Amino acid sequence: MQKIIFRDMRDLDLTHIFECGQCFRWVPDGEGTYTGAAGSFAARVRFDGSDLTVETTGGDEAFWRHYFDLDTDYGSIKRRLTESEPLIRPATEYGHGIRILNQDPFEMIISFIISQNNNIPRIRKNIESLCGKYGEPIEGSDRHAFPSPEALAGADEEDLAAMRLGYRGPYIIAAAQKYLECGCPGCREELLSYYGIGPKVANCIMLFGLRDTAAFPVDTWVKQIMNDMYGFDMKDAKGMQAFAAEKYGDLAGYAQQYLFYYYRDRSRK
DNA sequence: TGCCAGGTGATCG
DNA sequence: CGATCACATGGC
Repeated sequence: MQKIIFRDMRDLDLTHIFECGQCFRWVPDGEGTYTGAAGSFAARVRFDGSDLTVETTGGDEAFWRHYFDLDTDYGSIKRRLTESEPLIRPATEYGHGIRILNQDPFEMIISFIISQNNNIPRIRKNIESLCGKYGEPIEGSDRHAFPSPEALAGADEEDLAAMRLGYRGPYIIAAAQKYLECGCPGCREELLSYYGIGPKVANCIMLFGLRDTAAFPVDTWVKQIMNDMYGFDMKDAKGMQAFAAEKYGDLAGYAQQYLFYYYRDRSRK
């Protein structure tokens, strides 16, 4: 395990980052410490309010800097958001340490296919089962990497059913096969052509896997939020999308994460 | 027991 | 088009 330290970090809080719904494989390990995996590496990370320490089985400084998005100025993002929309301030203050991770696109495709009509604790379990069965063991750790497209493209439908993936099993296999055949998708239309990916999941993949920060996923929580904040009809997802594009522009994805974390985190306490 | 969870595909008017 | 329904599973 090598140790990488990023000093004097601002606008960073591991709980906010790992509990805001963008990732599913990091677990709290005691006093603010999290263990998880990214790419083919496992890691334990901690933050003391100033220094971010990453103890990892691999990956260089540049890899982790990019993964945690440490070159983006979140102070500026929060400022611009609250200037254009004062109503969002409680959310940016509550989740002030959120950063949008740069995660692997294939992992995002499969993870958010699993997320549909599902709850977050069960999404985590489903993903860990998948990693345990189809992902490569990570040397020097008890964890497994996220499965490769090859591994999932060759998965057996009955095995996935036995892992309690429900009706999403066929979606997973089809998505892995398409990814293998066509390569990494580059745009929203391409994602929408996947069997099992609709507007919401496509937006999550654009935002978390392809870093399209204008993407604004509208799920059941965001519908409730948009209803509360602006009086939108709960069924008017399209109107919400258009409104977010107009109101938040290229920062819509960040806005969505601050709002999602603010509403969901308080409602479960 | 029925409803809900980071929805989508198929079908019908 | 837009509305409606089925789809696996588990928690409450």
